[in-house]
Amino acid sequence: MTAQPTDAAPPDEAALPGERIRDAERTKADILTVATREFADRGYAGARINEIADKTSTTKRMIYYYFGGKEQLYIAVLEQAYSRIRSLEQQLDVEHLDPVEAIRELAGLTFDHHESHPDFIRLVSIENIHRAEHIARSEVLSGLANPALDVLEAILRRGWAAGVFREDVDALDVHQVISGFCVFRTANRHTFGAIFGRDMLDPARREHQRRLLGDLVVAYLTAR
Amino acid sequence: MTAQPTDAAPPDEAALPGERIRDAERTKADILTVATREFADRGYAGARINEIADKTSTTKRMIYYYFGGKEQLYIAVLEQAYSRIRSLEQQLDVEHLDPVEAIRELAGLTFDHHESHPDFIRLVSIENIHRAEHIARSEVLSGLANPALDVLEAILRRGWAAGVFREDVDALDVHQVISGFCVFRTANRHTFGAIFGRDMLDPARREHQRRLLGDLVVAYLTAR
Amino acid sequence: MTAQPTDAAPPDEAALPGERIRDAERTKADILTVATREFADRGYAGARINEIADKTSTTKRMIYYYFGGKEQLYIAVLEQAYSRIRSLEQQLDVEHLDPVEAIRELAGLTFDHHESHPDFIRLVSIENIHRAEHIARSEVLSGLANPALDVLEAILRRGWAAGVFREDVDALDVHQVISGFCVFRTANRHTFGAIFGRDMLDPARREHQRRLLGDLVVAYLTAR
Amino acid sequence: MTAQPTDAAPPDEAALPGERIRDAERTKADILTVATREFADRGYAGARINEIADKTSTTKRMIYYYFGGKEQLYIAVLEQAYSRIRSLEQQLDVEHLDPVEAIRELAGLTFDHHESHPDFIRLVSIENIHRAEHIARSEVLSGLANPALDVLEAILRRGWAAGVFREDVDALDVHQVISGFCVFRTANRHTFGAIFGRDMLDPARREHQRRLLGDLVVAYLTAR
DNA sequence: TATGAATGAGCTTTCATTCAT
DNA sequence: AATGAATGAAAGCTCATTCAT
Repeated sequence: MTAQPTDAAPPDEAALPGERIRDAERTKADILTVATREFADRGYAGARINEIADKTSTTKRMIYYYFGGKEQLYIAVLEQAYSRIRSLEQQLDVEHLDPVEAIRELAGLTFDHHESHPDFIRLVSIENIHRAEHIARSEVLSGLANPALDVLEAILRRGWAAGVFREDVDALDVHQVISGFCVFRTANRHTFGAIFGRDMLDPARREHQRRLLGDLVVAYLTAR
Repeated sequence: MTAQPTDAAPPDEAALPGERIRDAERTKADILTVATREFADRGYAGARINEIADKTSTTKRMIYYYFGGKEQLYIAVLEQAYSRIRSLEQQLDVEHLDPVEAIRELAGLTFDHHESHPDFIRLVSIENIHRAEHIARSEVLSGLANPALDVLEAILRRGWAAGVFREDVDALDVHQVISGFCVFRTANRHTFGAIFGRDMLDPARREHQRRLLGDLVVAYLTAR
Repeated sequence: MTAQPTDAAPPDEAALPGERIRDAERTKADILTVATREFADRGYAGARINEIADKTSTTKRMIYYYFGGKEQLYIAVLEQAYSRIRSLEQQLDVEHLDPVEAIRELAGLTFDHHESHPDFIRLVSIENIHRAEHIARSEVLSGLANPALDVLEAILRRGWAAGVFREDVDALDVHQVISGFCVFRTANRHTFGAIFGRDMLDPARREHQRRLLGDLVVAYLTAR
Repeated sequence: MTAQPTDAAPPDEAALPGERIRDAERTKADILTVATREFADRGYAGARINEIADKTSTTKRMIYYYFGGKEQLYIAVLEQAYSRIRSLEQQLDVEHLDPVEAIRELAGLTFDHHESHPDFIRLVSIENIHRAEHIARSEVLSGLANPALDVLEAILRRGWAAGVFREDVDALDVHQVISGFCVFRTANRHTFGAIFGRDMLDPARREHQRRLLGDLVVAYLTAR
C-alpha cells in the first residue's frame, strides 16, 4: 500500500499521458454504477436518463458520448452485472467435498450469492419482462459461459459414479431448482410479503431457509 | 327525435336503465382486458394509455372516466387478475387422496396453473419490480385469502398426523418451494433460454419437469 | 359583407356541431401555412419545429397531434403546395388560340405563375436537395396528374397537324425548356445576382424576359 | 528517443519546415474534399461536422483549427468549387468558329460541363436556398470574373457585326437561357423524375437534349 | 500541429391528463 | 355516457463548439 517510488508507473497523481484515459474510464464507471442502480430500481422504461445524469459527477451529454443512448447504456449495465456475477461464480471450490456435501455446499453458496446481489436479480427480472431482447442483442452476453453450471455438472458426475444420485436429471434441471428457489426468494419478495405477510428475506429465518434448500436438493437427488 | 315507446330495445337513445349499466360494464371489461394484456406485455411504465385506448372499442377519455388514471387502471388489472386466480384455486380438491399423493397432486395442479397463466405471472413480476406498492394500496388485494395455502395446510396436517412428513417446515415454506419452481420456469424463461439455450417451457420436457417437481416436494417432505 | 340573417348556416359564431371540426381544420391550416413559410425559408433540416409552433396560434404539441412529426409535416406542406399549383394549372385555357399563339400564351402564363409562387419553387429546390425522397414517400404526390402537360400536348398536336411545328420534340421536352427558364429565374436568383450583378426578377426587365421566353419557344418550334 | 541525424526524411518528428506545411496543405485539402461531398449531399444545415471529421483522415479539432467553424468551412468549399469551375471555363476556345457554330459549341460545352459537375450544381442550389448569403460574405467569390460570359459576349458581337443575330438580347440573357436549361436538367432531376417519370439525365436521351439546346439558342438568335 | 474528453444549448418527440361540449 | 381537441411537462437525443494537454 505504501508508494514504491522505484519502478512502474505512478499510480494516480502527477499527470502522465495515461491520466486522461483513466479519467475517461472513471467517468464511464461512474455512469455505469449510477445507471445500474437506477435501472435495477425502476426498470428500463421507468429509469430516466436525466435522473441518472444528475446522480453522476458528469452530465447527460457524457452518457450519449460514451454509451450512445438509453438502450445501449442499459445493455452495458447488463453486461457488467453478468460479468461480475460470472467472475464470482468462477471462485466456487467444492471439489474437495464428497458429492452430497458438495451439492449442499453449492446450493448454500448460490443461496448466499443471490441474497447478496439483489440488484442483479432485479435486473434479471426486468430483462425477462423485456423477453431478454437486450441480452440477445449483446454479443458479450449471448456467448457468456456459466461456471456454476460446470461445477454442478462435475459434482453430479461424481455422484452418479458413486451411485448416490438419481440419474433421471441433468445439471440444468438441478440448476433450475436451485436458482428457482433462490431467485424467487428475492425477486418475489414483495408480492409474497404483501399477500402472506412473511418476508422471505427475514434474517431470522435465513438459516432455516438455507438448510431447507440444501435438504431439498439432497433429498431429491438421493431419493429411493 | 321523439321517443317511440312501442317495441324492442332502442339501440342508443332512451335505453332502459339496466341496459346502460350493462353497456358500461361491457366497456369497463373491454378496457380491463386490453389493459391486462398491455401491462403484462410492457410493464407499468412501459405501457401506454394511448395504446390501450386504441386497442379498445372506446376512447382514451373513458379510461379516465371509469378508472381515474393509469395507476388506478393498473391496480384494477391486478385486482381482477388476482381474483381470477384465487377463484380457480378454490376449486382444488385433493382431500380424497392420501397425504403423499395429495401433495404431489397439489404440486402438479399448481404447475399446470402457472403454465396456463403466463400473463398473471408477468404481472406479478412487474408488481415486484415496483415493490408491491400497488398491492399495498389496494384494499381488495391486501386482504385476499389464499385458498391454495389452506389446502396445503390441511394436507400437511394429515401427513404429520400419519407420521409421514417431516415436521421442520410449515405450509408457507412448502408453498414457497412449489411456487418458486413454477414461477421461475415462466418468469425467467427468457434469460434462462438466452443463456443456457434451453426453453424451460418446451412442451417436450413438460412431463419431466412436472414429475420433477412432484418428486422434489415429496422427497423432501418424506426424507429420513 | 353585411350579415344576412335569412338563410344558411351561421358563418362563424354561435357554436353548432360543426364548429369544433372547423376549429380543428383551422388549426391544421394555420400550422400548414406557417410550416410552408418556414420550410421554404430555411429548408427541411434548417427549419425548426419550435419556430413553427411559436409562429402558430397553437402549440408544438398540436403539430405532433395532427401531423405526427417533422417529416410528415414537411410532406403535408409539399402535398398542399403541389395541389394548389396543380389546381391553378387546371384553369389554363388556350384552346381558342392558333398553335403558335397558344404556345406563346402557355409560356407566358407559366412564367407569371412561377414568378408569383416563389415559395413553391423554393420547396421544389429543397426537395431536390433531398432527392425527392419525400415525394416518393407520399401517395398523394406520386400519383399527381399534371394538367399543364396535357394542355401543352394538345397545342403541339394541333401545331403538328397544321405543319407549323417541328416534329423532333415531345411535350415533355418543351415543358422542360419552359420550366427550366422559369424555375431558373427564381430558384437561382441569388447566386446569379451575386455573381453577375443582375437580378433576374427585376420588374424593369420582366416584360423583356417574358417576351424572350415566348420568342425562344416559338422560334425553336417553328424553326426551318 | 534521441534524434538520428543520419539519413532520409524522418516520418514524423523533426520534419523539414516545408514538409510540415505540405502536410498541413494535405490535411486541409482532405477536409475540403470530404466537406464538399457532405455539404453537396445534405445541404448546409443537414451536413454534420462530426460526419465530415469521421470521413477525414484527421479529427474534428483540425476542422476548427484550419477553418474556424462550420460556416467558414462551407464558404471555403464554395470558394474552391467556384474557382475550379471558373478555371475550367477559361479553357473555352470557340474563336475559330463562325458565330452560329460558335454559339452552338458554347452551349454544348456548357451542357457537358454541367452534366459532369453535379456536386457543384447542388452546392449552387443549396447556396440559393440560403439566398447567397455566404457568397456575399466571401471576398473571393463576390469578385469572381466569369470567363464564359466574356466568350459569349465576343461571339455575340461577331454575330451582330455579321448581321446574323437578333439584337434585342444581351450576353447575360443568353447565358441565362443556356444555364437555365443545363442547371434545371441536373438540379431538378429528382422532382421532375418523380412527377413525370422521365430522368432528364438518362444517357439514352443525352444527345437529343444536347442538340435541343443548341437548336434552341440558335433558332432564337437567328429568328426572323 | 494535434487530440480525446467534455459541454451547454436546444432539438424532436412523447406522455398522462384535462377541457369543452 | 361519451368524445375529439388540446396541453404542460418532461423525456431522449443531437449539435457545433471548446477545454486541457
